[in-house]
Amino acid sequence: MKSAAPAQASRDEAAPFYDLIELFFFAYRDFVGDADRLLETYGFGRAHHRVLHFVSRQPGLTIAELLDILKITKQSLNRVLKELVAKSFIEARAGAQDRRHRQLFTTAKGSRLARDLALLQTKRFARAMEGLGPEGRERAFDFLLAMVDPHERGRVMELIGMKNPERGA
Amino acid sequence: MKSAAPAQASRDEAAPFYDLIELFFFAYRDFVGDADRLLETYGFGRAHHRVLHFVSRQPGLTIAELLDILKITKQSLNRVLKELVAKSFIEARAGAQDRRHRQLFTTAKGSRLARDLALLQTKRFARAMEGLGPEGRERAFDFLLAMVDPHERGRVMELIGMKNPERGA
DNA sequence: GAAAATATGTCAACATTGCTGACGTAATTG
DNA sequence: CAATTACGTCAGCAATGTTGACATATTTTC
Repeated sequence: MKSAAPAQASRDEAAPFYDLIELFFFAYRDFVGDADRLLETYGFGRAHHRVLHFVSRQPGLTIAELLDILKITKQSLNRVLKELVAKSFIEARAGAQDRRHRQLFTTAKGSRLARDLALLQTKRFARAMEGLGPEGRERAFDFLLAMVDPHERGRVMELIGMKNPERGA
Repeated sequence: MKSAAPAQASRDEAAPFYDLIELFFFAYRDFVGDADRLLETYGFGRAHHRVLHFVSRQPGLTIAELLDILKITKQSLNRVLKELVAKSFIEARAGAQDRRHRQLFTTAKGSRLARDLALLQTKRFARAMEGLGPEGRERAFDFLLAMVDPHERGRVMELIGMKNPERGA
């Protein structure tokens, strides 16, 4: 009676994917754990990592753009950004065109740490790929992208450099 | 001069997998975001979710076992567990054999919420699978498992019910 | 050029969820 | 009965998120 569908009502009665849910949880925990351990030696946390990462990936980023990526408040960002600047991992300069903007750049020290962190996490991906055959990387890419909110995918694709932001073209 | 390896030294000079690193970050954020919104309506956070989830999955779990899964301190656990019990989402009974143990069970209300949360997250997986072909689920499983620390995989496999804990066999 | 809007910084207070350390109590074990 | 085990609890601290209010510099607009 409930519904006309005998097999499964769009997934309301079907069994949850407990395995994937739990695997995603453990996989992500181990993934960030790699970075956590290195960050600790600098007195930094995950929040610092995220800021350092995106600044290193997009030198010249402004505060507003960074806030938009991280989706936190300026107060939260400022707390960690201040430390990163104080410890000379990041530099802020007045915007080239609009001097109200602050453009963020990693210093040599900051670039090094950002790269080391990325390489740590890359190592985990690389080890995972070894057990997954030659197409593992593409499949991981496709799976992860498919897990992102559909209306966020465009922005994410731009971020990771897979899409031209339609500038001059 | 740097090293003898011209192609790439085990991945020390190779380009980091920035795309996967960032995709994993955004995918996981959206994944937990689904649950966050529902939890908020109950005044619960992610910590409550994890406790409710594992108790619902393994009724009769003891405090020590739960601590071992979550890898947090008993004080952290107790804080959220106390609320879940107070609000009647979880029940704690003295252990059957050893009365020092507390065995945890979800109430009807707790089971319902746990299932709703799992279904929300399952929906995201299911939508992702639609774009990935028939083998998407297995590939996602394999990828996620491969991302887990190798020495943790056995435990995780048991948790998700893919491995007999070698009891009577 | 004065006024309004924009980009950012900062202060204060609070919530969630980790942590450590110390101590208490009930139940079991030796 | 003493020691161990399993758990609960109190107190305090840290990281990182939040709101709200207000200051300052710069650019835009009328």
